[in-house]
Amino acid sequence: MSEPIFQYRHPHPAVTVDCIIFGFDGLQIKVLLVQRKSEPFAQHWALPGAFVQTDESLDACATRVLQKECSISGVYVEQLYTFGLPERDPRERVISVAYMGFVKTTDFQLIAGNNELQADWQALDQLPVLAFDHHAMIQKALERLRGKIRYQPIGFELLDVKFTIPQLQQLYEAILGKNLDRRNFRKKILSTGLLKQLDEKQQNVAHKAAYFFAFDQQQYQQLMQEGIYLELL
Amino acid sequence: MSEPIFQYRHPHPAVTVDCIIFGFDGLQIKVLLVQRKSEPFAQHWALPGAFVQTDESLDACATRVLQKECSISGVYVEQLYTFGLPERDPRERVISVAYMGFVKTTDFQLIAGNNELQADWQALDQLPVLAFDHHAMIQKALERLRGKIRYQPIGFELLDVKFTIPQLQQLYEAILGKNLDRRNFRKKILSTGLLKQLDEKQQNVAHKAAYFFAFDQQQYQQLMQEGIYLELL
DNA sequence: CCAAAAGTGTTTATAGTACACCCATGC
DNA sequence: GCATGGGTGTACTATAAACACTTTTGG
Repeated sequence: MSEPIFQYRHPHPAVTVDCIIFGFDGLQIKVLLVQRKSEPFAQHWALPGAFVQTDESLDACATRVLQKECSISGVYVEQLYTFGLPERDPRERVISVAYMGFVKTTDFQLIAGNNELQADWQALDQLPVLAFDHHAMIQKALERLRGKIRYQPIGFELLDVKFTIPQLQQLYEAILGKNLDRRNFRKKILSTGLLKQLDEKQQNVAHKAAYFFAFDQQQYQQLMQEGIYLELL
Repeated sequence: MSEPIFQYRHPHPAVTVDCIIFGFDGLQIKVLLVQRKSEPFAQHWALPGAFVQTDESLDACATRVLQKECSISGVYVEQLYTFGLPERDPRERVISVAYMGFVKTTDFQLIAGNNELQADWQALDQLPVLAFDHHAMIQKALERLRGKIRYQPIGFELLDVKFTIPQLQQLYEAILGKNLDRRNFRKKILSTGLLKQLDEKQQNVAHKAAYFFAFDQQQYQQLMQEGIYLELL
């Protein structure tokens, strides 16, 4: 079987989708990376990504990439930015549409796809050298995340179904890169009405056990429908 | 001279850049449109846009489009969103990177390019039927504009070098779609320190003449360097 | 009983909101 | 002198920020 050839009357760039998926392990923010099997940048770590297929929307491509390369599915992702400098890929002109998303690292068992050596979570403050302009992509995603977390309950997507308020605060501090006042944080976050307290407490901790809370999805939907702009910090 | 052919081993989409340029005429927000000369959507109004060239960055493409199709130059534009539904162009798969920008309508004399019948400003609330998914692009740009105007001094780019505070307020009201209190608006906008009052007043108005103000570019640069997050509303 | 983190309330400062009267100008 | 829009200040309310002690738990 000979390779098919696609012809156009004008030069066409290739278009890829790359995904910046953030995860939180209770202490640090991590980002999902895959180790490349093939050139260019073989052996290098990179964001999961793939060429957009002809009949596939950009959103669908992002979903497919995560499924194929990391075995992750059912994740909400949103478009971040499109990177299109002419020299960003050594092979040919490649324009990349970056998507970002948030998950609980514990929800998925990462399985690398056929074109990847491995897939893993890596801490933001000790990233390896990355392929292409993927470092810039992560930077852009972080900026967006820091802006977003102030008015959208992203935090909840990164934490377990049940979590304590100090855990939530730790997440916010990790994202914002600064410490917050415990009392004010609790007051503010509870005032949104988006958290419901569970009867359950932490166990086996060498200090007073914290209550678990859960994110009230229903309440969130309702607030969004009413068009309320909620400030979280 | 026969047409050149470009060949690839995988299907490649075409990539375009479309520009949503907002202008303000003192009363309404307008958007810059061109009337298409050729198919598809010949005669229809559309956003200025063009195919990305091989050695051209996306930003550069946006600049080129505005120059060629409308004779506008020296405008700051920023990337908005990338539209990539498979069916958005009847010819072939076309992915479009949308850019947005803000200008004073009076700063430019619009001259349509060779592939456009005309270029003109059109009011947002009475747009014609537009080519492709350009209506959705304008909607997205408006949402972004409404968010942006709350913390970035976009208003100043849309107004003349000198403007009165009531004019500025009218602009904000046009963008946000609601009325603001005159006294509070003045207080808030002056408290940023970004406006310097000029000695000059309005002339030939049948009421008390308003003072002109100018945007203090230097002050703005300084505030941005200090990383101050300024709320404008 | 000690270390470590959870939980809780009050005070102060700052920012937002609502609101009414006088002023300058052209006709 | 009248209609039109420009300019100004104050009181009230709500939100943000600062801050210290008591409680629970495991070791």
